[in-house]
Amino acid sequence: MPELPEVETIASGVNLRVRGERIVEVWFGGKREPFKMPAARQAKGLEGRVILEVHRTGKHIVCELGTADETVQSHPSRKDKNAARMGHPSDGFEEQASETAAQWIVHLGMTGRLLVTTPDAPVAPHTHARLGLASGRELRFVDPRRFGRLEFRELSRNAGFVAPGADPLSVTTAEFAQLFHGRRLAIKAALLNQKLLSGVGNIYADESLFRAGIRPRRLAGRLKRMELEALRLALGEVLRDAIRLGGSSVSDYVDSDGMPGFFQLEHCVYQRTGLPCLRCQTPIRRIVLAGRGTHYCPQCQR
DNA sequence: CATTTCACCTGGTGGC
DNA sequence: TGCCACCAGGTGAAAT
Repeated sequence: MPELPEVETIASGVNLRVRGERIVEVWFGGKREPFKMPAARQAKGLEGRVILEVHRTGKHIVCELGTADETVQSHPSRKDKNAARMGHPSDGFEEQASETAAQWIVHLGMTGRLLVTTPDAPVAPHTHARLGLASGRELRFVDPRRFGRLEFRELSRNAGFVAPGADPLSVTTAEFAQLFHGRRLAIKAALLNQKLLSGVGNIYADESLFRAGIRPRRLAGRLKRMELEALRLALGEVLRDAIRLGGSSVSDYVDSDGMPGFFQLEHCVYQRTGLPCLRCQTPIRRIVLAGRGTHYCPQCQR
């Protein structure tokens, strides 16, 4: 389901709804442990903590958690040596983040959802985690295919979560070119590599290559400077447009409030196989590249 | 080392 | 209706 725009929409929605809330009850379900860490250990760590802030890094949702016994407006008495860290968006939250004692990191995989619900809302099939909040509402993690990952980090023992790749919304021209320099793989495959850029997935790789007029099979290291810059700008544009429209709801994506996004209406190539190109009427072509369905216009993309 | 393929899961869709 | 093949927003281990 989720690439950068969808994860951004969910994270900001969850942040608006649960920021400042205390976790009073934790429930994990399912027979197996589909996560990065035993459910019991996560539950123990989460219980009683205040959610200070929820934000996105790459495709990960990071919930910044206070210490279990602190109040929402606690003063910085229990300073944590490792707590001053990178990876925080500069939104003026540093003062409070420096006392953050833990993180809950959510990766949605293909079909994961993070929902804020009322306590009486019916529990959807494949609900794997429910965090009961002081207000009575619940934060629920639902994931049919179970490709998603949940991880709890004690910040006194670990560094804060940092995305492995560059941020596609703020990467500079020079950094962007450097990422692909000398690489002998298809540009589409390179865009999907999270160690290079964090947050680009199948939809936005195809859509940005269309906007930049570049064929997905072109080798990353052979792109000209002009083409790389066109791609960087196209990628930024398409991601920002998609965030503005709440992401793409292709089959069942919904935000933290259960609402769909609308960027699927703006797709030029993704899942438009055989349909006429919106610019030149040539039928859109589908190939498999890096194991993923890949869509492009053979006329507009060279 | 860099690059490619495939397994991990469940569910929806379309052909026969 | 049923059965089956194929497809799906991602990722990392294994193979090449």
